[in-house]
Amino acid sequence: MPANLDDTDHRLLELLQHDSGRTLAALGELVGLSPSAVQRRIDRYRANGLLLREIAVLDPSPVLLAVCLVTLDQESPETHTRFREWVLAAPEVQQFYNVSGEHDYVVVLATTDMRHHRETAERVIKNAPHLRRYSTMFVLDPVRTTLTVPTRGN
Amino acid sequence: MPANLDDTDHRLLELLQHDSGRTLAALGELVGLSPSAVQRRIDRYRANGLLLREIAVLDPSPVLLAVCLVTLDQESPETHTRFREWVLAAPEVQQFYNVSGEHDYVVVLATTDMRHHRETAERVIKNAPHLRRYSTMFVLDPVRTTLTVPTRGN
DNA sequence: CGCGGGCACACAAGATTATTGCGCGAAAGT
DNA sequence: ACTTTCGCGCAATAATCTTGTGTGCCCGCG
Repeated sequence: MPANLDDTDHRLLELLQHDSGRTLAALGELVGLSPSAVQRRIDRYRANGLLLREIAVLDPSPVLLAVCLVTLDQESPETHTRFREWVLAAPEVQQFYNVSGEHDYVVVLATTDMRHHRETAERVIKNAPHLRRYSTMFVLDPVRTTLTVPTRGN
Repeated sequence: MPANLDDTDHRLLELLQHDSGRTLAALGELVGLSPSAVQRRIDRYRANGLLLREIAVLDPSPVLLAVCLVTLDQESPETHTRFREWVLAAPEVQQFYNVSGEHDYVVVLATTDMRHHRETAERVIKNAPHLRRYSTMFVLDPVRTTLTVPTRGN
């Protein structure tokens, strides 16, 4: 997170994280800059690696999401590397976090139905190298699904 | 998920979920359509509720993500409604899922550092109505963070 | 079977937006 | 003080989006 973001930067990043489809002119109206100044700031966010990409968000409600808590059978860089490569090869892996605590990873699988989930969970997780155990929580309702992060720090 | 998506729709939605910054002409090149045909399809996805919005994705690595597993003290529509409203009021709540199994909710908090996390977790979760217990897993490495969903179903 | 309607397409024209260069002022550095 | 750097708005140009039109294809109906 670059240390030199001013208040306008924070507001722009907030707006962009919620809706990146606005025109530069509309954004400029909201933060008090001209369209070209807005664009230059956005270019800077991209150039310094802060803004990674823009994505279209589809309605998650027809999809079967499953949050899987995964524990590996041993702790070493090699086991983690192999496990990650295995899991990352699957496009159904929507999210994948290495976490602290009694589990090693949280994996969110996005599939079209229960049959697809079972096939996916077996291929991606159950058959993964170095798996010790895993548990699955099915998402009954995706109440909020965003990727927003705070930009204001110390 | 609309039942009448053809192969070109699936490919477009896949491309858009990964990168919504391409021009209509670039997308059309990739799927074999003119720019205006691409646009009409995208308009249809928006009109039928499949495409919700476009967002900018920031680099999550400077941020402290915490995956919280939450269990409520009783099971009723009222407790769930009150809990949800409480949690949804917090902008630090990046993701919020109602799940099956021994926990009721998975909540992903996005904060700038540990102090911010502690303050947030106390306000948003510990002080939430109807909380029975919760546990937290800190994200050591956000290996993959997307919101992509599959569009091909039965 | 032919016909009409609906649908999706490409193309083209016009509208809108993005991009870029320029001059200016403010802030920082010497 | 002067110089340099940086970010700005403005304006011109280029690129992209939007929309209307004509065409072809498909389907259902008489």
